[in-house]
Amino acid sequence: MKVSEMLIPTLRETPAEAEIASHKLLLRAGFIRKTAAGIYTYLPLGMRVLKKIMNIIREEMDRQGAQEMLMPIMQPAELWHESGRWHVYGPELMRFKDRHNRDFCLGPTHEEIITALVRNEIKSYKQLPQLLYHIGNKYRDERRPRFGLMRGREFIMKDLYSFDRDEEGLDKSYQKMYEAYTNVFKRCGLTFRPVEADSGAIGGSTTHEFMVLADSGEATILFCDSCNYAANVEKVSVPAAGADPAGEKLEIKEVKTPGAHTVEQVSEFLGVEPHQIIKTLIYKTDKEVVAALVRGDREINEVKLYNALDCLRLDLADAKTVEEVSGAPVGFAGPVNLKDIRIIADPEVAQMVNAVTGANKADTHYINVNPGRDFKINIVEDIRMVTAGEKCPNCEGRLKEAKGIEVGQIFKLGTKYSKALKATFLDEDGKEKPIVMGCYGIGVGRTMAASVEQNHDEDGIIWPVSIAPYHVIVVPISTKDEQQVRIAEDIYKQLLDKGIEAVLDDRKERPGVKFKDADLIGYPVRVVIGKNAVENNTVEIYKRSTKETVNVSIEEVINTVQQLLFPQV
RNA sequence: CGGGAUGUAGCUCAGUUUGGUAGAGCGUUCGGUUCGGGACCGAAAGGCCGCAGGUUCAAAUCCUGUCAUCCCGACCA
Repeated sequence: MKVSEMLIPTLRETPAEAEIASHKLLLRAGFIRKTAAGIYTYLPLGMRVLKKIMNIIREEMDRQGAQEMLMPIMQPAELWHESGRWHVYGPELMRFKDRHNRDFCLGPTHEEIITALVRNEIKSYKQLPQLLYHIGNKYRDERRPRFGLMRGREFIMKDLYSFDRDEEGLDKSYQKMYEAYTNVFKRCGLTFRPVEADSGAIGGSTTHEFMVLADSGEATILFCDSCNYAANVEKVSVPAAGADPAGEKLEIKEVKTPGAHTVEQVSEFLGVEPHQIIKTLIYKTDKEVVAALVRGDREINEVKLYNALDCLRLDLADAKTVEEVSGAPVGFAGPVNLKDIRIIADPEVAQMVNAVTGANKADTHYINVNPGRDFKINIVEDIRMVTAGEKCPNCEGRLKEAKGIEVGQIFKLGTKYSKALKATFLDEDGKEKPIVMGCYGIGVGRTMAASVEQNHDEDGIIWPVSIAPYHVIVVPISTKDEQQVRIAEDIYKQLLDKGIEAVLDDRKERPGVKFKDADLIGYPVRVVIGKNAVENNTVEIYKRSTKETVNVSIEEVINTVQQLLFPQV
């Protein structure tokens, strides 16, 4: 297509709203425009990239025997009541009513829809297994949409659901998807890493997240420097080190600590190390108020805490609640003589000797506190955040930290939804059983943004060939020079004939403008036709990723471009 | 949802402290000169100063409310 006839509204300056590279560049290069917070319109170039990513996904899903379908965005509340998630999901679920006052939601995911479908259509083990997917818009009323395409309220997602007779079948489906995902992200030219993850509110057991490594990523992953262990920090669990050989348990004593309510202040005031302090955090769940204890030098891992408490909601308690249960201002709560709430402690805390804790009294702490003797722990469970530098749970290596963008996640769901929605089948033995399910998502728009995060420089985007909106831009230097124009058009047509996706920059702009735009948009290859083409039969071929230029004769252009784009051919 | 900030031309921003009726650069249109890395000269179009109230002879500017957007945190298949 001719650039003069295309809608590619590039911007010289970065819109003030954008913060990270992908957001800035996708806006500047004319791929997306914001419609509302967290809601974007994909312009023609953006749509082309999306289609490329979606087609790669389709090919890899289909290769594993999956079948594409299309499910509704608008979903009736009754299905969500059946699964129980109408209440569980909370305000993130976009809800609305139709004219008859019936409740609906905009689907954030499609377990309910597909499980309801499958329960009606699949009756026998003979119809299993099935891999069904679709690509469509999803809605989540994020508290805080941000970073452009990274965290939107409306986003495009591929979600696939597997249906098997048993766990063994599920393992196979899961393995297929693991492979498919690896292929998808490889083909998209991304540097990524599958990591173990927490299964979160969706339920289920085994799960991996596919993380694109990028500093702007919102997720923190820990990986081992000597084995292949890698996991989301939320999931990482290392055994508590052995107890200090610390000796005798001393007598508990109350000390004044005026104004010291953070671990740092207390440790400074009393001259003790943070790891000798027990940090007491009061949490509120939908059922109860609990005290969570971790060592003073550790942070709480709320995902672990949430899982350990078996609740639907978990929030740090407000100051009022803290004062009610502890009888002291925030900062002086401690497990000793705490009002009758449950106490959950990290294993590290359980083995502490002569620790320091809040005394549930303003400006007061206890020293020489010993768990078991001075207070009772109801639950001992790993609830702390593991940090870089700690020992790998699988080997003797050390953990390192990296930031990642979660572009895909695969789950073994088991029978949670099939039981809730009564999706059963008759097995060979004549018994009715719930279908064993898995679900597998890829954020399509997020994959596009992640690619830009990983592939850009100060001049703009550097698309991998596989997902570039076009392969080549042909640029005649002077649109007044008829010979240049003729040569450019000729090369452009030849490229199209070879199946190479080319555009012709026929705009009456100065060369600098065209070059800047081409770099910004990120065409992998640029062919420049200038005086040399007319006088010496030579054109210039520029590779965006390396900024290298080669001069070749007009006859060699097509071949050279093909080699640059598809080196294996 | 807590904390912070910002809404003035298509984009980036000045003007708000000290009220006096709207500005710059870029972009757009027209004419001309240019033409290998975001040219230059000249002319022009384009704004209910987020919205609604209030104070005032007079409000982009002061006050109140409201909406939107962004950042940090919390949260998040």
